[in-house]
Amino acid sequence: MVNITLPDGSVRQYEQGITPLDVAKSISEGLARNVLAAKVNGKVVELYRPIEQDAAVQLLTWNDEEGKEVFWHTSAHLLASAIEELYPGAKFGIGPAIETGFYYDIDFGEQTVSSDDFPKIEKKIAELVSAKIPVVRREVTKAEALDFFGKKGDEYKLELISELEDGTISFYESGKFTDLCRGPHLVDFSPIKALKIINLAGAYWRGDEKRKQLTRIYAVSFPKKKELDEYLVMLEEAKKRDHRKLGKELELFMFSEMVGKGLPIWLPKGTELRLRLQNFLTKIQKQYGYQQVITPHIGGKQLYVTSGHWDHYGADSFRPITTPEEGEEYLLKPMNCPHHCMVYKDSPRSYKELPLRFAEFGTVYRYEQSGELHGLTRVRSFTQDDAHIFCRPDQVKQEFIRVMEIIEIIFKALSFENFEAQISLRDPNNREKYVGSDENWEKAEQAIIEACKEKNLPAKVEYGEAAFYGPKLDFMVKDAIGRRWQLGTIQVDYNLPERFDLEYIGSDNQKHRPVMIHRAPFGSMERFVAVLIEHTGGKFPLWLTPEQFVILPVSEKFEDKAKELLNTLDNMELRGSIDLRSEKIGRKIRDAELKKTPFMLIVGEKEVNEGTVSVRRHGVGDLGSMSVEQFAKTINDEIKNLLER
RNA sequence: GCCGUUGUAGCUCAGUGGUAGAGCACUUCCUUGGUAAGGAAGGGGUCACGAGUUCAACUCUCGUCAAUGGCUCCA
Repeated sequence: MVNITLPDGSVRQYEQGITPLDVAKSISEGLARNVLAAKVNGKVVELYRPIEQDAAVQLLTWNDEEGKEVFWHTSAHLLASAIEELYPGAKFGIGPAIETGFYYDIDFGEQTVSSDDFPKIEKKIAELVSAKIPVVRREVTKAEALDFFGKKGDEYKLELISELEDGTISFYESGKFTDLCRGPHLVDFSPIKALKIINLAGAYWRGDEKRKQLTRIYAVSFPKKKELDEYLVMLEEAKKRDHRKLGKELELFMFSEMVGKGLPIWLPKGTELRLRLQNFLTKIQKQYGYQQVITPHIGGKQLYVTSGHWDHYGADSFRPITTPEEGEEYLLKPMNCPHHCMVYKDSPRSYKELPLRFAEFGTVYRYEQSGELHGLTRVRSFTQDDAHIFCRPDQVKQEFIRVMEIIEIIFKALSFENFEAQISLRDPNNREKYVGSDENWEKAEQAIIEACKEKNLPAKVEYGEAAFYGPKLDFMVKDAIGRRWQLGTIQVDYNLPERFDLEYIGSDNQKHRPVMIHRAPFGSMERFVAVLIEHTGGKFPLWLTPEQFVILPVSEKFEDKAKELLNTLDNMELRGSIDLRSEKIGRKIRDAELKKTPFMLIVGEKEVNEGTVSVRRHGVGDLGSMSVEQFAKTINDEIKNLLER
């Protein structure tokens, strides 16, 4: 008998050699139907792998990330099986699961594949699924493996096999298709009820542009048709929310070929919105003890040689700017931190002054590869809501907590209800590649972990993800349609204080090195606004939106009344405009709805007589008539609710 | 940067080897209308840019630029 410990801590006894599937059956029929794979003593395996010893077993379903991964990985094999039948001679690279779905890199040789072929492939896949083809694991020797793919002439698999140790190689067979694979997999293809090929793209073998380009087929699959449909609806919704499209429609920003690619231009409405965000953060930062500074957009090359950025990135940056007479060299500022180090160095610092917090909406310029540019999310000029905190090592935790509070306030004010953090720490096996003392790292890493605990922030720890100069904490938000974006960041830096020889006089009257913390709650104004556009679908929170209301006079007769009303609301610090076109009211309402203006104020005979306004809410409809004061209160209350919770 | 795709009016897009069209937007006029499109007339394009082929190029070919889907990169 073997003792199986389930995740809830309960222990069950089974015959030796029992399979996870039998365990699932013994628990409930429903579980047996839905279980995809099992985690036995921390290792994910197939449901048919016998359990020979006492073990901790977790049954994985679609609700587990690891269950999804197995599901998608098997789907990749399913896709490959279909491709092999339809395109004999196709050679296969790798086919992993990704965050949503999976892909397979395939060399089609002389054959070509286009999106027109998707239905054909999907049809073949459906046939394979209904045939309930089992996916069978077989362990093979290296010689066998090489022989098999040698005969098949698949040089990609041969290359992969040549890098594997003998004795660790396994094949998975599904019908006529055999693939080199570590697994694990579903028992057969039948749970894959819905599969959709999403797109085709070129991808270099092993990501190396010097090597052959394969055709990458991206696809997703689900256990239920309904889930696929929902996913496709989400993709449609994402398309509608695309910030590039909405940015144009709402006249927030633009690009000009003459100004240059990747150099966004903020239009008046976008600028208003951005300034409102900046003012909001500035106000909070003031409360949190930050001091604003302003530094130039260029900096002497030596500044960046000292900081180390020139060595690291200089070769792939915008070329230095030179002067005609003195032969000086300046760099377009790629980072604000060296400038802020100069601010720190401006006078001798005492431990009593620390922490010092210098904030700047600093515009930086980075040469991003042209193929990487994307809307506002990847640009060559962007403005960081940057600040650098200079503190003593023992203040790191407290400073992290304070920054986390700022980030929390901001996310809440913008209705990002779902956010989590990633803690990036050193690679424990590779400590020599980091700068700074072991002791300081240890302290800072602990400080970050404890800060997250104290703030009750769900955080995932990633080892080896830290920058060479210090550990960091990144914030991820989940937007309204479930996509994850990385936004704010807090990073410890042991490198720059060293390089710029920053110091303070401690209570012991000795010189000490301060710790520097970089932080940007928004990340960059460009990227943040892009995410905000996609999160809200262009329906910005009331406090932020460029236009809170539009006044719609029923006819020209009420123009004066409308102007008077605008003036009143203007004095109440509400913002909006009047639609003075000689259009019917229905038309004006339609246009205002399409522009996503939050409130429409209809002014006609009735309102003039009663001294009220008739209020209509975007996406909701007629709210009836009320006094101007009441309307102002409605707006202000809503703003207050969002900003002051 | 590399590979693929795309580039026609402010926007969304149709179209052809014989020098261009729709809807929306815009302008003017008519209409003064009560909760998602009132009517009429009009203006607007070197068909991304540059070469080549051709009697003739917006259309075919090549190059450049930009956008876009990926790959690589991201202080």
